[in-house]
Amino acid sequence: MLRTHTCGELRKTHVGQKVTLCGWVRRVRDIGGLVFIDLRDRYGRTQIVLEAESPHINLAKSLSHQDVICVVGTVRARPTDMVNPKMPTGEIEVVLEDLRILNRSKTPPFMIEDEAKVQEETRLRYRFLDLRRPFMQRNLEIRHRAALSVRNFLSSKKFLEIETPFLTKSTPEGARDFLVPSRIHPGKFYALPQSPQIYKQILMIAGYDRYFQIVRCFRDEDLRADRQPEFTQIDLEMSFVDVDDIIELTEEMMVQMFRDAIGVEVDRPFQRMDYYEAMRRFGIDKPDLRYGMELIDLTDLFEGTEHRIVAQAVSKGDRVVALPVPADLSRKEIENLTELAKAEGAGGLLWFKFKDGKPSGQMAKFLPSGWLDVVKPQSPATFLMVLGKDIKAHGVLGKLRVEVAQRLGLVRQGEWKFLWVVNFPLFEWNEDENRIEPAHHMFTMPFEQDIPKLETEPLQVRAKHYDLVLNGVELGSGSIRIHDRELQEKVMEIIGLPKEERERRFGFLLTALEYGAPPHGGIALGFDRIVAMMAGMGSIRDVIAFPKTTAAQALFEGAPSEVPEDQLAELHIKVVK
RNA sequence: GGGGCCGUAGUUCAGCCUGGUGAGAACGCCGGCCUGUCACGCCGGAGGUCGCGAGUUCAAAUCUCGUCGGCCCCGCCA
Repeated sequence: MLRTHTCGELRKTHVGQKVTLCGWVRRVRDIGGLVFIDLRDRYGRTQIVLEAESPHINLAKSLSHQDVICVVGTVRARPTDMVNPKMPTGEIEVVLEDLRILNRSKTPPFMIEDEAKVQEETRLRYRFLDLRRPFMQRNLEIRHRAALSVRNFLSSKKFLEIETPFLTKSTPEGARDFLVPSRIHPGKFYALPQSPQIYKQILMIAGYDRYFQIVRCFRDEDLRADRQPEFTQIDLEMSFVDVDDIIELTEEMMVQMFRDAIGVEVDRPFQRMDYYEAMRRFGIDKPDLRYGMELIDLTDLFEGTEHRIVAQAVSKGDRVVALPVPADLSRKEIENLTELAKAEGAGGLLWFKFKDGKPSGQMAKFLPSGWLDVVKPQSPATFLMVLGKDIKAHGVLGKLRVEVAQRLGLVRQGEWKFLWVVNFPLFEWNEDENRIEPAHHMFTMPFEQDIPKLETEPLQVRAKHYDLVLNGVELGSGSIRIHDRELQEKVMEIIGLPKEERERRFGFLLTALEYGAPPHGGIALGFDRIVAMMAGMGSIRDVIAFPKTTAAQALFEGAPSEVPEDQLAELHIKVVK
C-alpha cells in the first residue's frame, strides 16, 4: 500500500502519528512563506501544511488542481483558532515531511468540486472527471449500499440470486427490443431482455420458490430524465403467495434499504389506494401525497345550472371536476394553466375564486346557494374546473395538480410518502387500435371472483396487480401471475393472440405451466429511480456511472458507432443507406 | 415522429429582441507579492473558427433557412 490512511479519517486521536496519504490536489493555498495543500480522495479532505523552510516548498508550490501526490508527514493538532469546524478532519493537519508526485494532471475542463456548474454534455464527455466529484462519488456509494442492502435482506429471507440470459428471444409485445444478430444463424436475431419476466416464472415452476436478481433490462424507446435504454431492476418472485405477501416483503425491503443506504427511517405499513380512488381523488395512478389539492366532483352542484356549456356537458353525462388551488392565481397564471389543460386534451378551463368570504371570477355567479357547504373552500383559493367523461377530466386536473404544486412550492421536501396503488383493471381499451389489451402484462392473475366476467365484460375484471409509488414517482409494479395454462390461454385469446402465435412465442411457458406450476407472484422495482430519489437527484443519469444522452449516445466512449465491413459480413448484415 | 429551451474564452453565462463602437463578466489558467489559509487576499497578464453550413445585407454573435450536439416534455415505454 502506498498509503497508511485515507484523506477522510485522521482525527485528533492521530496527533503525533507519522502517516502517508495519497490523493488528488484539490487546491494549493500559497500564502507566501506558508503553503497549504487540500488533499482529497473519495473518503474526504485533509489539509497538508508546509513552512517556508521545508526543502519541498518549491515542489509544493508547483502543484496544481488534480495532480496526484503522495505525502508523508506527521499529524498535528491545529491551533484552536485555526480549527475548521466545516471539515471532519478540521481539527488536524499533516505537516509535510516528504512529497512525491505520482502523476501530474492537465488543467481539467471544470473544477472537481460539487459547486462547479457544468453542462451535462461536458460532464458526460469527461465522465472520469465528473465521477471524481464528491457528490457523484456519494451517489454511487448510495447505489452500492442500496444494492448490498437488497442482497442482504433477500438473502436473509431465503431468496436465491439467479442469473437469467441477456441473449434471449424477441417478443413483439411491449417495448421495442434491442436486437443482436446471430453469426451462426444467418438472418436470425437474439433480443436483449426487457425484463426477466418469463424466466423468473419458469424458475418458480422449477421449484426455486424465492428468486431475485439485480438485473439490467433493455428497452429501445425514447429517453427521459428517468429513462435509459439500459436500466436496472430489483426483480423478485415468490411461490405460494398472494398479494399481501409480496407487498409486506417489499415494504420490509424498502425500509431496510432506506435505512442502510441513507439512514432514513421509513414508516410502515405503506398506505394503499384503489386505482379508481387514486384517479378520482388525484387524477393520476401515481399520486404524490406530500401535498393536498384533492380533486372535487362538482357535477351534482351544477345540475340544472344556467351556464350553457356546463349544462350541456352535464346533460350528456360529463363530470364537472375542480382542482382547489390554495392561492389567489393571477389572470396570467390561469391563462397559462389553461394552455396546459388544452395540451392535455381538455376543451378549456373554467374557474372561480374564493377570497374574503365571497366567490369571484368567471364561474362565480353560477355557483348555486349552498355551494360553500359542499366545497368548504380555503381562503384564498382558485378553483380550476374541467368538463369530461368519467375520469378524463380528472386526468387533466391531475397533471395540473402536479404542475401547480411545483410552481407554488407546495411540495414538502424530505418527506417519503410511499403508496401502494392496487386493484387495477386487468385490461384496457386501446382507442387507436380498437382492441382490448392488457393494462400491464398478460401474465397477471385476475381476481378469482372476476374470472366469470372474463368473456362477458372483460374491462370490468380486476387484476392482482400492484404499483409501488413514492412521492408521485412509480418505483415499480408487480402482480400475482397466472399459473394455469387454460386461464393463461384464455387471457391471451381475449387480447387477440391467435393459437399459433401463442404457441410460437410463449410455447415454452405454456408447456411449463402444465407441469406443476405453483401459484406465484412478484415485483420489479426500478433500482435507478429508487437510488436517484435517495440521492436527491432529478435524473437517473446522476446515479449511473456511464449513462447515455437523451439521443441514446455514450459521449465518452462514443457509442453507438459504425463497424468494419467484414464484421458486418460475418453477421450477414448489409447496412441500407 | 412532434413541441420547447440551449450552444459565445478552459468553465458558467451576459451581449442577440432593436445588425455597425476594440465581443464583456465571473471562476479557472499563467506571472508577481504575501507566515495561518481553508471560496485565501492583493497586483498584473494571456486566452474567442460567437457549434457548423448556406442565405439576406454595404455590414451578421445578432435576421432567415438548414444541419450537428445537449437538456426538458408529448407520442412511445405490456
